[in-house]
Amino acid sequence: MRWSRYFLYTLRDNPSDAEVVSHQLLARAGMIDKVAAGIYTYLPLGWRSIDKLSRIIREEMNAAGSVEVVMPCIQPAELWQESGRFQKYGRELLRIKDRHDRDFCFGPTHEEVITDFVRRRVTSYRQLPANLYQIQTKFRDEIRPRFGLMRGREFLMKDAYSFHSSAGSLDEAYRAMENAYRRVFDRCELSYTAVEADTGNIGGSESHEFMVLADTGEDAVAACECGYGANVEKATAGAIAPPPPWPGKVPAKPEAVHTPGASSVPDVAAFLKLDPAHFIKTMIVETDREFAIALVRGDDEINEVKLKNVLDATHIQLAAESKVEQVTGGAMGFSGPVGLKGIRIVADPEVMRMTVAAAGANRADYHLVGVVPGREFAPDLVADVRKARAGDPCPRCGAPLVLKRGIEVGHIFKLGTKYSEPMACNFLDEKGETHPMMMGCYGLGVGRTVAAAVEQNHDAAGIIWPRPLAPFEVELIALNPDVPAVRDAAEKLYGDLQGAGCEVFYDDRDERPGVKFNDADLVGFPVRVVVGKKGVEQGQAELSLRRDKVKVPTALPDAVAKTRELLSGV
RNA sequence: CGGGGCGUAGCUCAGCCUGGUAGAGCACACGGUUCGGGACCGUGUGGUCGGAGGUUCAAAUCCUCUCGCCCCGACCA
Repeated sequence: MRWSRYFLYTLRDNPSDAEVVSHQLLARAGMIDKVAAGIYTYLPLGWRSIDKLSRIIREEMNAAGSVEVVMPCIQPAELWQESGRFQKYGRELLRIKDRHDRDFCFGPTHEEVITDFVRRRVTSYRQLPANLYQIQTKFRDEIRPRFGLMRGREFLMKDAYSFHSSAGSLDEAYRAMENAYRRVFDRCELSYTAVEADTGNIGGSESHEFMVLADTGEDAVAACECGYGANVEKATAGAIAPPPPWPGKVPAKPEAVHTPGASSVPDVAAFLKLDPAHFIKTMIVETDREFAIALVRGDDEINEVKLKNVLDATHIQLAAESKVEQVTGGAMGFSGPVGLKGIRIVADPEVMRMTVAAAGANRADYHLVGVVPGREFAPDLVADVRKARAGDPCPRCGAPLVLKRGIEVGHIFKLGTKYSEPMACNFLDEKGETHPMMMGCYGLGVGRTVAAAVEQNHDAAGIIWPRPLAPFEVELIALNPDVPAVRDAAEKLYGDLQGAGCEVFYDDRDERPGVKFNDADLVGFPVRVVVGKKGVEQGQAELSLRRDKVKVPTALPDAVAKTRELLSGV
């Protein structure tokens, strides 16, 4: 492709709204263009990267036994009402009315549509398993889209769904998908990790996320060298170190101590000359079904996702001040588990391991010292609801956990019968009995993966594409196209490289050398071939890798072979 | 939805506080000199200052409303 006939306009300045490097570089390299918040045009160069990734995904999905379909992006509301998600999904679901005032939505995901058509065609265990995928535009009306392709509202996703007559069959597909994802990300040359994950709104039993490690990642993962890895929303830990010894005598029964104005754990701890780990931190939450109390050790934080799950809630938030007073009878900031009635109490196991503790007294400016878990209060539920911290012992091997940031590029779920049951997606087994199908679903963010690749592969000058995702493989620069010898040599090389099967982008523009070099660095194709006046006089072109920029003078007749050699090495 | 900020030329921004003929750099067009790391000189094109209303002799500037965008928080396959 000749630059002069292509549609590529690079930007000298970063767009003012681009915060992260992948957004800045994709915009400056002329790959994407913002149309509205979280909505982008893929310009020709950007689409080539997307297309390359899509091909890799198709190859691996096909190889793993999935079959491609395309479902509509506009979906009738009835299907969503049937699964119960038309109400539950919230404002993230973009609702649309047609001219007849009928309800539709722009699909944020496709469980409903696929479950609907599978149930109308598959009725026997003999037809199972089935595994279908698509690469499709989704729309999620995010509260806050940001970071360019990393978190758009409209975005490209590969989503696959599998249907099974048994848990074993589902497990088999799940592993096959996991392996397919590993192959996709391996082929993209990304540094990633697969971690255990919460299932969120999609629901289901088992779930893994594929995280590309990057400082700008929006998710935190806890990882251990033994191979354990989990989203912090999900991460557990082995037993953590007990609090330091209780200073002084342990009271025989709890004493109410006046702690004026001190309500945060560190403040009260300092006031009472205790360690934060001696406290029971008490949070009152409001879910879609009840008020509840959550207890963690004073130096821990509540993990709201875990708490939401153990409370079997779909929505959770901290209770407002007035509600706290209503529920505990005391002031906000002085809540404690002792004496509370008519409300469920969830205690973290680490709380129950405390031999003695201090806690709020449910009375303004008072704390109870000498609270013994199990004696002064009995939790309705003991469950892990604490946030894992860096340095916590790994739940598998006990070594200290490390927290890293990651970009979620893939997420696979075992859905079980979450959708097949309400939507009556059933099959007959060999005995003629009816069962809902077991389902799995497997998402992979296409645009996000390209953005993640840029996050992981760039320098101050621009993108450094991994070859499999590079829009073109070779950038050929004619430095002085007005000099006949240079133009002729460059034209010949252009033809020869194309003839040799290289994807060449030929900068034939009438621009100064500096402009061409800087643009080449910015768009970041793996191999650069420069044809200039001095070189041509000596019968040479100059080859270099974008990655290390080491210049390799090469005789013109050898340039094609050398280019291919360099390409095979990246 | 809560808190903060920004909308002025295709892009990045100044001007606004303290009202008085709409600016710079880049980009673009033309001429000339340049040409292996974002050239220089000259000439030029380009803006209903996001929109509506108000105050005023006079509004990019002050006030009100509104739309859009960005950041932090809560939220999130």
